[in-house]
This record gives sequence, C-alpha cells and structure tokens, in this order.
Amino acid sequence: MSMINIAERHKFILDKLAEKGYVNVIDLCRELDVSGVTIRKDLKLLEDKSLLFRSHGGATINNPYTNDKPVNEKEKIRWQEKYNIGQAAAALIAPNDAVIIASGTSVLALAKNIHPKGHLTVITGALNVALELLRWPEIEVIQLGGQLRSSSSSVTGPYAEKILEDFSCSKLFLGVDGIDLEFGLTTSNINEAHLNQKMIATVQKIIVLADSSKFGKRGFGRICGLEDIDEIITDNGISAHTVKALEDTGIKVTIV
Amino acid sequence: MSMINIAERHKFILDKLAEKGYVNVIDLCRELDVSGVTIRKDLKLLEDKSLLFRSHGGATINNPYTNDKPVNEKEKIRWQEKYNIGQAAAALIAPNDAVIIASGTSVLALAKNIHPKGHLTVITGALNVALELLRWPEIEVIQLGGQLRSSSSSVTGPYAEKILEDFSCSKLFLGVDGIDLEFGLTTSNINEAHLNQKMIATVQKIIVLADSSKFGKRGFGRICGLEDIDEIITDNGISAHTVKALEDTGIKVTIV
DNA sequence: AAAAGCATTCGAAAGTATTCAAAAGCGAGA
DNA sequence: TCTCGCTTTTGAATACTTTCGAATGCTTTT
Repeated sequence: MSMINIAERHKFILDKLAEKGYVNVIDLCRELDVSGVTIRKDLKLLEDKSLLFRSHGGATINNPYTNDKPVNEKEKIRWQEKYNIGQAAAALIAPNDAVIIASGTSVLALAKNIHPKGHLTVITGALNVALELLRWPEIEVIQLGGQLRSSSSSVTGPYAEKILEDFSCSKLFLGVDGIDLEFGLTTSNINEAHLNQKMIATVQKIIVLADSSKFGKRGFGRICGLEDIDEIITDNGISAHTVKALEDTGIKVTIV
Repeated sequence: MSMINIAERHKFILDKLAEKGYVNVIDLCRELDVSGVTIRKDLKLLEDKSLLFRSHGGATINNPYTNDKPVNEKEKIRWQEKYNIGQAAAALIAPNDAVIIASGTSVLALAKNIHPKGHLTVITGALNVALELLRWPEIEVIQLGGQLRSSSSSVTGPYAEKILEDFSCSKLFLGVDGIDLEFGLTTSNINEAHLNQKMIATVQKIIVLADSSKFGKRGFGRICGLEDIDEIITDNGISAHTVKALEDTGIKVTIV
C-alpha cells in the first residue's frame, strides 16, 4: 500500500487505531511503505493534536492510565458547570448543620466539594454521595434504605421515606431534571419524585442545583412547585428573563 | 495472549484489576507472556501512579472510593484466599434466590464473583457490595439504611434492623473477624454484631466466609454460636483438627 | 531453622527513538 | 525543460528503553 501524502497516512493510522485500539511502528512502516522515522514523525504530530497516545513501539487510541469506569453520558456532560454549581452549594453548608443531599450528578459534584469545617450530619439516598462523604471523619452519614435504582445508584421507596420521618434538617440540596416556570420541579422517575417530596417536608430550606439546560424542561415526575423552594444555583447560561421570573416568585437565584 | 508493548500490558492489568480487584504476578506472567521481572516493573510503575497497591505476590486495586484505610489495609493481605472463598460462595447462589450479604472484605470478594444466571434479590448494608451488584440488571438490590461506619462502608443500627424484619431470605453470607470453637463467631464492632444477629434471624441458611487466619480469634462483639451456622468456606490454612471439630458440630466445611 | 516463594538488582541483548545531513519530491517561474 | 527554493523522506549513527535471566537478598510458610 503506497500512500501519496501525509493526510492519507494519518487517516490510515487513525482508522487502524479506531479499529484495533493499538498500532505499532514496524507494522505501519510495512503497511504504508515508509521509513520508521516518518511513521514516528506522523505519530508525534497526531499525538500533539491529542488524537492518540504514544508509547514505546507504537500508540494507543486512549490513555491506558485513565481507566475510565463506564461513567454514563449524563455524568460527563456539563461537568464543569455542575462542578462550579456544587462548589457554590458547598459554601452554603455551615458547621454543625444537618442537611439532606438528594441524588443526581449535580449533588454528587456538591459532595465532592464539601470540605467540612466542623461536625456535619448528612442524610442521603445516593450511594456515590455517601461514599464520597465517608472520607471525612467529621461527617456523620445517614444512608437511606430501600430498593436501589441502578441508573442513579440511589434508593427510593417507603423505607427511605420512613427513615426521613425521624429527622429534621436545615437544608435540602436537590438536583432536578426539569424546572418549568408553571409546572415547577420535575425529575424523570416517579419514585424519585415522591422521595424528594418527603425530603422537602423534613427541611427548612430547599436549595436546587440545576445547570441552565434544565430550565424550560419537564420531566415525568413532578416534585413540587416553584413556590416551595428557596434558592436555585445555576450557571450563566440561564436567561435574564427566567432569572427575573424566578426572583419574582421569591426565589434567590445564584449564578456561578 | 501476547502483548507487544507496555501500554497494552498496563491496560490489561488495570482492566483485570477493575474486574477482579486483585491480580497476582504469576498469573499475569502467563497471561501476558512476559517474565516476572517485567510484571513487577509494570506493577511498580502503576503503583507510582497510585493506580494500585502492591502486595506480596500481586496487587490490589486502588479505588478512589472505599479509600478508607482500615479496609484497604485489611484488603491488601490474603486477597487471593478471600477471592477464592468468594468464588466458592458465589457458586452457592441459585437463580431466583433471595440472599443477604453482610459486610467485610470477604463478602466483597463474593460480590465481585457473582455472575447471576437468573433473577436475584440481594439485601446488603455494605455500600461497596451494593455498588458492585448494581452492574447487573438481573439483580434487585435492597440497601439497608442507617448510620454509616466509615471503616466498613456499611450501615448498622435500628433502621437497618427494621428493614430486615420485612424480608425472609434463603441464605446469609457472613464475613466475620473471629471464629472460636467455644465462643462462636465474633466481629470487632458491637453494632455490626447486633445487625448480623438480626440477619441470622431472617434467613434459612447461614454461610460464613472466613480465611483461615480467623480461626481461634475472638473479636469484641459476639454474633452467635457455632451451632447456629450451616456452612463455613475457608482456605486450606485451616488445621485438620479445627475442621473435625466444626464438622462434629454439624457444620459443612468447604476448603478452597 | 530450613525451604520455598517472591522481590530486587545488574549487565547483556534486542528493540525503539532521535538527530542530522543528504537525497528525493514538488510546484513555480524562466 | 530546467533550475531554484521549499518541504518531505530517508539512512546512518547515536542514544535511549525494554526485556530477560541469573545472582542475591527478603518474606512467608513449613
């Protein structure tokens, strides 16, 4: 196989990488009928464009060391926004607080951003949130019980709701799938929505974490109306008009 | 399987670690068709990147989760035995079973070894066990609720015990800290022991997972006497005399 | 205490990377 | 067509990495 120019060689290399996940210099030399020096130069160019990872004798398509566990797509997208939102939310937590953290990627970002100053009690149904917080000896974590949903790694159902009845917390951090000015807060799972309602009933202050893509959307399960919530933390993709409407309802809007 | 270069070898090692939680040098030598020196060098490199923990003869996963030292220290040692024990225990699970899995490193090894054939219901208080099982859509996981202990990443307390009252399961898989012929089964935490008692009350068959170092030891919290249990799975470090004594009590002893 | 198993170090051999100056290719203009 | 100026490719020399077995020391088991 003889390749006329660089572009074609690069395409060949990337195609082979996509197919096999790995290429080595020697084989490419033979297949493309060029010298090793040339292949190495090609690989270096592609590496500089971060289209592959170089290693001795060849190259791989993805970094062998970022052993990415199959993080679902939702978790990847808008991570930076969620992270900033989580950071802002974490700043609202005071020493000796008792708070509830619901489930979802936004509140996981919150959990990762909590660096407790004093003692803290956290109630959550989300396994990943609980595990994140267990690192801190200052935090007492109450895990809600019940049937686990694999999509959110969190519990729902009567057992969780029953446990909630025994507690009274100062703040609830709630991640949602949709915020609609008329319809209120929604999530895509009806059981999750029901649990969230119980959570709302046991706290004094409700703080919603939602990146700006959530506004105007309606999920399947309605959680509550806008009039029930106290604060929304979102990113600057939110429209001024929406901010105005929320603030008119008496909600504090924090934009990160 | 012959791997040509480092990157692929490292990826293989990390993948295997992610799946099994433990790798040993000898097996990797065979699987990757390289010498022990090379594998050790690889493991050292990966350890320097803190992608794993080195241990005699192998390595264990360094999960950013479950990063509480107590478990990780324990996890380092005798992993091979625990893994084999977990494998044998997993073989006892039948389709459509409903089982309880307690907490500890041995039963975590069990969880990693479960590859369900049909539907399966699992009740557990251990977050790491629950997370491990959530991968399988065939498994319905019931997470117990309550206060979390960071050393074991598992719940104890009245909420967990209350949930247990509603279920009746066929088997309980129990990891313990000590097995004494007179004193019975013990664990180092009194709350854990109490929860284990409640678990025992809700199942028909009790299977204890314990590597051979546990025999003759007494932990702080007594769980039950030997007469209450049905089967023990352990490794071949157990003395013939102990096996005889256990079998005389009517316990089936499985040695892996 | 001995034996077995595992880890580390070292130098040799093979394989791979880099550099550099020479050669080859290529388009533009005479 | 030929040459000029440019980029791309190349082989050769050199430098670096990787792998391995053997020797030696360490840990665990018997």
